[in-house]
Amino acid sequence: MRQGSPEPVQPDRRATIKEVAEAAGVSRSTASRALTGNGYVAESVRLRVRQAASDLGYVVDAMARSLKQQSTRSIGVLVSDLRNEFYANLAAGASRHATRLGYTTMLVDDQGLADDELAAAEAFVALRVAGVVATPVSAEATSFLLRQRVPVVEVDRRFSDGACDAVVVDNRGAARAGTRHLLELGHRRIALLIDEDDWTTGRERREGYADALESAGVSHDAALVVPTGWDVDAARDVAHDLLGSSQRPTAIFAANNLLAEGAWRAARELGLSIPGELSLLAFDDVPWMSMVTPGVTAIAQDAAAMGRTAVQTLLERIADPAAGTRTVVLSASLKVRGSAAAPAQSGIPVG
Amino acid sequence: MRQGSPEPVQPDRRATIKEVAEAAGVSRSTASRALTGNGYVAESVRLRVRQAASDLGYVVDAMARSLKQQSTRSIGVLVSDLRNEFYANLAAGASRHATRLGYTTMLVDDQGLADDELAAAEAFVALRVAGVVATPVSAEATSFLLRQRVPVVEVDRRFSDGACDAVVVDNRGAARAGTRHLLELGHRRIALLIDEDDWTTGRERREGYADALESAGVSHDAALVVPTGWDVDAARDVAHDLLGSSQRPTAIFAANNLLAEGAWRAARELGLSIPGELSLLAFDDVPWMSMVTPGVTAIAQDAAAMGRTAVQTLLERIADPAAGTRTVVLSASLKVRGSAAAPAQSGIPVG
DNA sequence: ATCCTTTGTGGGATCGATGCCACAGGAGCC
DNA sequence: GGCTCCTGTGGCATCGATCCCACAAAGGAT
Repeated sequence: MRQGSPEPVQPDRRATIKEVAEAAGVSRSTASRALTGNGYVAESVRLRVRQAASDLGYVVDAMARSLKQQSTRSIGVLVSDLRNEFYANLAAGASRHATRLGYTTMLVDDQGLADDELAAAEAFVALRVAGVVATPVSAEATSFLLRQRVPVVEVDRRFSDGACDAVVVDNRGAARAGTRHLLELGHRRIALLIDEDDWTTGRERREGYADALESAGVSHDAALVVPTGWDVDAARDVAHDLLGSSQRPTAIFAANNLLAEGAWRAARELGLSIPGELSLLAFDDVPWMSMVTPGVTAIAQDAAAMGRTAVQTLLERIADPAAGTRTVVLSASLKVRGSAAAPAQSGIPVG
Repeated sequence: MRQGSPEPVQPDRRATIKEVAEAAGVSRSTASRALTGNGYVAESVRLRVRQAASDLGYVVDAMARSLKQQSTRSIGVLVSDLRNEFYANLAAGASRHATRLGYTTMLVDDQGLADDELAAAEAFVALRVAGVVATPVSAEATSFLLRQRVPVVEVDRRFSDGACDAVVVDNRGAARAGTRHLLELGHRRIALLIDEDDWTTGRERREGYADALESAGVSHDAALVVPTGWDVDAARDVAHDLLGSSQRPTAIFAANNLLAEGAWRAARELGLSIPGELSLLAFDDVPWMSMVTPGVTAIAQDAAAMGRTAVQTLLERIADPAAGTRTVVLSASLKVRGSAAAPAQSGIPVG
């Protein structure tokens, strides 16, 4: 048998504070005070307890602590699709900020499904999270959480206007500015590819588009507001039809990065040159847009900042549950690249 | 005053099982059995308890349950950078699979920092997660978790060979196949851009590259194995220098998607045509590679499948802690696009 | 009639950490 | 000496859910 090995045999069970207290020759109360720093402990005792904890590999049981304290240091983050870079960046921003502030993140990807979202909300309540940041897909999860007295910050879009805090971008203003950019280049037939307008994001982007057309005195052709499905392939199919039609638009404004990808692929398949035969503008800037030639002119939102801000707002709300709800509106900026240019002269129908 | 409103006033505190039991006129034990389904309960009583729980908006306290049962239904997932699509997809695959199997995911983005990684591991232990899936950045976190008797699955790369389960791709074989592809096209001066070779990923990819050169009887020029930094800009700078040199390679093999992006940007800045003047091969396939023209020939790994497999492996390990550790090796496939072609005749130095 | 099994219910200990409270000793002050 | 104040420590109840165990009633077998 080896002698004098300083490596202690790993016990089956994890050490508890009771064992730490015994090893240090003090009571559980004193051990707790020594480790948490709450209350009086003599310096020598504090060191002895810390040493004992370290020797035993003691790690506090957050379950027991939370149960006693009736609060946790963790928040829930709920996004629609981690594979989409927008949500991934948002989640990264939220998670990093939460970590920095001493909170643990429970992350759920609800795949855009209301059922999964509600199930996640229930799991968050069961885990007694201090609050939730969500990109909601329905009003149900938020209202359930609020009924359960769990603070919620809706981010990117709103479903529970006024009932909780929110962090969004100025969708309407940004869409207006983007559309105006296309109008100023000379476009008159501008199609809007949009996945939905039940959510505030879609609705406000459509409104911004309409605002700009109206300000410019361009008549609003309902056929140019084209509903797409939810993914790249659906958008590509729709764009394919649109661009193959006789009254083809001279520009497409895609309401998010997936729709822009679909439009881009459709244009390439049809052999349409960008920006020669078609201008393209995207809402939401993702890396491929600066890799392709020409680059895609895009409205950039800082998703990581949205995540950070949402967490910040959530923690302020937790600190002051009674304060009035607020909506933080971040700005988005137009990144002009090469995909939007003046339309070919011959192609402009007289509006 | 409104009468007959069925909406109960929301209490300040959340309902406990004791209150549910009182409302249903049974004991706590019976209420617990009725809600969890463990043990005998008369059908009528079960319904009454369920109804009472629903009326009170009761949601079980996972903290209290876990404390009593000494186990949780949550796992920790630790990745290096959620903003990188590879990790985001991996996390999405892991998280979705965990959710489907009834587990909650605690996700931490450690920013590739060993300190953050260790802090996350401690948080996981405090929260008593059932196990951890990690893309490790050092051996410390894993060994800490294993000392604490927390099952770990290392994914993408290995630091604790044999000490825990792992899910990786066949880096060496895939890199060999990719390099062979370039050799078969006629390239002899093939540069390898690589961020590190302390990790198994980098080391194995370099070995695969060397294997292929050796098999083809091509001498191994150490100057062609080029260390880069960790991000796109660092890789771009390095590629810039490399491509501006007199003995410029005819092909670049970038060991991951960030390095490929750097190489691509550098080539464009220098006005080098791909594949005319430079062939490019990437390890790891991300969306922009199929958007640009020509598309980037890439070795595709299914990151979501890696995440799923890691979670699956973890849960099997939890079910059978005594079983021998295993390493699951997934295959990667070469996606041939247009960025790799035969080198210009004039440019081939005689090997 | 007695015993066993099955179904059903409640009492109470338990998980681990915290924090209130009581208490003890010493310092400082009148 | 008696008083307060400060420092330091331990006992014990507590958080909410679970589950072992005791017990009871009903039905069936012998």
